[in-house]
Amino acid sequence: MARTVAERPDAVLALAHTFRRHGYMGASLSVISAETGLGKGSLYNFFPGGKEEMAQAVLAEVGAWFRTRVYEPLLAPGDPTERIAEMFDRTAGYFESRELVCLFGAFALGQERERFASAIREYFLEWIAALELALTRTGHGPERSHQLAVDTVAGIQGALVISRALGEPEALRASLARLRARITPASGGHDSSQLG
Amino acid sequence: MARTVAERPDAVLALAHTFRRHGYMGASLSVISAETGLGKGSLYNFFPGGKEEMAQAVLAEVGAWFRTRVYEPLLAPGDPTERIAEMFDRTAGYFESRELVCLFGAFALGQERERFASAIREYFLEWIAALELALTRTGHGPERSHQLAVDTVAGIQGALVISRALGEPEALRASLARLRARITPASGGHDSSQLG
DNA sequence: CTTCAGTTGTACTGATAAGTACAGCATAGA
DNA sequence: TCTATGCTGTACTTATCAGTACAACTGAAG
Repeated sequence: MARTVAERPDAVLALAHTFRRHGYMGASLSVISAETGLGKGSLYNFFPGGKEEMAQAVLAEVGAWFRTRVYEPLLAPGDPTERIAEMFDRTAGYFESRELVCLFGAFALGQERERFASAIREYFLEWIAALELALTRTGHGPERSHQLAVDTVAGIQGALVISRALGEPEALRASLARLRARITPASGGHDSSQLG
Repeated sequence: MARTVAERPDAVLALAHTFRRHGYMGASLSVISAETGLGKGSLYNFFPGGKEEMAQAVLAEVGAWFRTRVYEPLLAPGDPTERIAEMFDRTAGYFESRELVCLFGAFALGQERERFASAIREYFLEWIAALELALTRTGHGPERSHQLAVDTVAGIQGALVISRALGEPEALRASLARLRARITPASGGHDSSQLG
């Protein structure tokens, strides 16, 4: 029903791409219009709140993606170590196919932080909470699980920073592999005393 | 000599503050002028290349600060474990007193990345190289030292992202403490098999 | 006290920003 | 086929953008 010419969900996907490429401030309405193929009329029809509502819609869409594709599978029944491995695979795949940009991370470091504070905060809290729960199921104690979850999510964000800073997209997957080995030592069969 | 009214180095320090608060794109010339107390005349007198030259000057100043205060001390004679501890202390102090913003990290995630690519790349490569060398002196093998250096610098950047995202400035120091404990296990007397 | 290089504020330019208004168009349901 | 709803492009407003031009001013050296 109501498929006239374009629909809001399609617009959100196109907007996500544009915000990733240009950031919030760099994505002017003319850039958005050109890259999404939507005129100003369509954009303000879908998003009466203007650019801010467009970005909020994108953040909501990305948040939902992670919730259903990463956080919930993390808590699914089965071997928690495998669930965690899955998390890393999906995370790597997501960012590799999206220009190595995490909009929440980029917004957190930029001026968008205040404007989108609650969405940003919720995204990371959800991720940390889900990973923390999975870690307790691997045998880690509650406090240690929390620390490992925070450090791992931070490590992923840091890996994105370094990959982009060095211009080495392949560095992301290597970093994620080491983060994974750290928190699921049973599967790898090594410990931190390994030198060299 | 030539102390008339203001000097370029003072301007660079003020500019650093403004770029940290507003980012590169958010720091319009009117904002810069208001926050630095310098008129457009002064700004374009000191930085004929405009805003880009202002930012390059700030990045150079920050890069020099880290080189003399962090990278070089890291390679100074003495217990490398203590040198590494010093690196974490100075790093924490730096970002805590500067709104939890690493301009290089923020620029790496934003649209400034291409414009300032070489400065960004050099900053992180220097840091990684210096830490890597210090780690080999603590007994880590060459490959392991490199990985640990990359992961630690990434971890610091990720800790900044998370601290800002959650609005918890104190989380930075806690994260840095754990990063430090990871790469200097001898001083802490524990290993990664510690659970709970 | 004069001189002059260096510093400063003001006024301007053309371009572009976000957002509004609205007439016209496409299409689904009747 | 008719019509109502929602989609779309164009033209517009007001504000701000980066950058330029330049006259006035400052203070150190002579």
